Amino acid sequence: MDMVNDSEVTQGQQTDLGDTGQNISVVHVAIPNQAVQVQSVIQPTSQPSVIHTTHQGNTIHVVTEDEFEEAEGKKRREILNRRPSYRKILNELSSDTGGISGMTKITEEDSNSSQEGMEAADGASNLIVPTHTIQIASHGDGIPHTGVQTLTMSNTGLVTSPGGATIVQYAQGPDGQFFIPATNVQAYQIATPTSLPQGVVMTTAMGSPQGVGEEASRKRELRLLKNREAASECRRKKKEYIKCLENRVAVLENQNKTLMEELKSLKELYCQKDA
DNA sequence: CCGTCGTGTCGTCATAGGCA
DNA sequence: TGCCTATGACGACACGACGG
Repeated sequence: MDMVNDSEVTQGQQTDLGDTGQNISVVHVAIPNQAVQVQSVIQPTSQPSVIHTTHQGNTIHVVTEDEFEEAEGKKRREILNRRPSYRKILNELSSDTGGISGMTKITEEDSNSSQEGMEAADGASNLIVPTHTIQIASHGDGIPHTGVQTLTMSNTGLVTSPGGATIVQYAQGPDGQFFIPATNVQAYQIATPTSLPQGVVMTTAMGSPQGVGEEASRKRELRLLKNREAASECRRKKKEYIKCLENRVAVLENQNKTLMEELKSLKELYCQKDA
């Protein structure tokens, strides 16, 4: 295992350099709030097209694919036991990557309101209705992030109000990549309904066996409803997280490209000087 | 046209983890 | 400690692509 010293690095970068078309490998280093620097590097070998790096303190560990897989297998099993929430991961990501332009921190309100924010940012059909569940009905293409979208809402008890929290907004570029602009974030806040959704009636029909049965059934219905919505929200956050990662990949690839070019020109300069 | 396959979405269950 | 929430896992279903 090679050791590469550096100042600050982001968490466990995985860098696929297989398609660089060049015979060297570069470690990605994203330094929060600073220009990106690559201090290290350069493996003049044709072999490991995939290099994985992790870091401990101020040290980056560069491992081969095999080493990585071995370690990752153990880690994955641990992860399967319990992963941190996507909100946590996103927040860690965004705090890690202050250097990456446009990464916006997600707050509790943010994750609740992203759909509305995206909707508002689209500038199309802002249909905000007091609501409980939120669905994005995409028009035509089935992709909820493009085209005109309508917020279809049902039930009662939810308050939407402009102003307040910032939300993470993704814009899909023409090349299919997603970006999170730091500016141009819309703000809507959704309060979790404190009242029961329509159709769920609070009863206290205790006392008779039938009443107990009804109560249990009602509780189950309520639990299922809440869980249904929680699952939906969770999936939305998961997608958000994935898009965030995709965005991160795009940024890092861009940085990598720039650094490669810089390295190339510096090499040329050095060779000229030497000659 | 029909069967198959891959993919996406949704509802539900189980459970870890947070909180009062 | 019990309740609640978030999320992984799983099955069911829908839908489009593709080949025969």
